[in-house]
Amino acid sequence: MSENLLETTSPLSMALISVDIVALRLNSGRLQVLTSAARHPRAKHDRALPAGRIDPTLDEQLEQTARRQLKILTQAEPSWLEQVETIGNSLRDSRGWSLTVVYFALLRNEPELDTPDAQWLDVGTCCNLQLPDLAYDHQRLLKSAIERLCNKIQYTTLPLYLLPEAFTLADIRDVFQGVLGKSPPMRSIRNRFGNGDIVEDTGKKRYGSNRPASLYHLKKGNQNRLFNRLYESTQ
Amino acid sequence: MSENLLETTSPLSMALISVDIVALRLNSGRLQVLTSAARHPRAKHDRALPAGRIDPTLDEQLEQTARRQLKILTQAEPSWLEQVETIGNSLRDSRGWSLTVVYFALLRNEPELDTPDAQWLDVGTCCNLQLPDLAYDHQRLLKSAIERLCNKIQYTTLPLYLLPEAFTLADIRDVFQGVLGKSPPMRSIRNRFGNGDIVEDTGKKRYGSNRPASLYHLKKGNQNRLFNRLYESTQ
DNA sequence: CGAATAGTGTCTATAAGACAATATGCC
DNA sequence: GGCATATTGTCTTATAGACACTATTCG
Repeated sequence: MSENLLETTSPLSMALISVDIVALRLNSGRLQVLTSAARHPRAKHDRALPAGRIDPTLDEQLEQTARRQLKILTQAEPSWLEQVETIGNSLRDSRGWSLTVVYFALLRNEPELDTPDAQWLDVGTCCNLQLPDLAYDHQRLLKSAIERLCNKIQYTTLPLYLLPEAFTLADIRDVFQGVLGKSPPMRSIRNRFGNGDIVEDTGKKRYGSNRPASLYHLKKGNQNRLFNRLYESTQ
Repeated sequence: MSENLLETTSPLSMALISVDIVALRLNSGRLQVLTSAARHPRAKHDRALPAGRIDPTLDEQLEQTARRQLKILTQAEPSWLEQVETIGNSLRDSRGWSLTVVYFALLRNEPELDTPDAQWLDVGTCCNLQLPDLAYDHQRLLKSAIERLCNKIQYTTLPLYLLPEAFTLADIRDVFQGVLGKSPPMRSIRNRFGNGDIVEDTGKKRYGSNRPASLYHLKKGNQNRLFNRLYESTQ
């Protein structure tokens, strides 16, 4: 990439833009972030968040840029995608003013859909972050996306987007455990998720060396829902 | 401004960037948005949100761009400033891909600090939006910023940022009334705001034709605080 | 049967909401 | 005193949390 793009434009109007994605999944109870090889040869670390540029021939909306980048690393569709923040400053990139729109994605654990460049790295839990070294300022972006997840998981149905199609109510507890490092009591999880119109009993069971657990799936037409209390045992 | 900036750059890296600000205040119980004259001659409407471009000689951070734009219209410092979203697409601007970072500001009512270009327009309440016509897609941006306010007002200390230095607890109710069109009962407002470590009794009173009300101010070192329940009477 | 996990019953704690009762200024 | 609004008291409701108890499978 040319190192002097900025010189060719009015400094008041344009800047280098990239879209970075913090894609998280839960794998065997561990929260993980999707990374790709850092492309910049001078990067301090060799893994980075998936990132890319707007392609005006392909992208009509910013979100499409994010989805396209994600698709390079995994065929899986994100079960959740939202913007986190936009960071712009003159320090981030040596070429001058640059601007990064950060997206936050949740994926179900489907490793068979990943391309070879994809690597998932453990990030620890909210209580005990153990962030991998990432190129550029990506560790910081990762941190704020995880913070967003840790907040929203407590008053929305987001935990369900980290689970496979069919799941048990105890699986929801494990999402909390994996993300936050602690979980509300099963009683509270049942009260919140087990009733009402969020999930539906499939009638099937998951069998183990114990009493089998009912399998649920999201009710159709399910939207992300807000609850009006936080779990306090997880604060 | 040149109409063909984009032709001079790699289409993959750069886009037109602007920073738009939705600045809200409460004036005599009415929620109002700050507007300036729309600069583009072909704009359909003649008022627009305060907006501008990054100035690399003045702005190190994106937020500074927002603060600088705001200062053009009012000398008042925003009591609250946060990013709402970044909108990017190829349709918004006829010149091609453009990107807008939208900020959301709260100001105390201090009309004497405004410059002549500043005009505050009523926006109605959350229950009953009556948005003014604004140039470009600014009405849509206004709408999502107001939505953000309507949500956050219910579980944070944001209502306090729309009030003057000294205020009564009934003033907080009036903030809810002005923003949402309805308010939680005074009992609940007192429980939430009157106790604890959020506000402090100044010892002074506001006198009227009735029992005087205690005046409070924010406790020093006050941070925006989250509560762990929403008001339900305002849903 | 015992181990293990699923699921229920029930009591407590917290904060919102309803609403009555009281307080304190001005006229 | 009478009006108006501030402030307090108290009861109800909703949901989280603690924790004991019951249920159901496997081995």
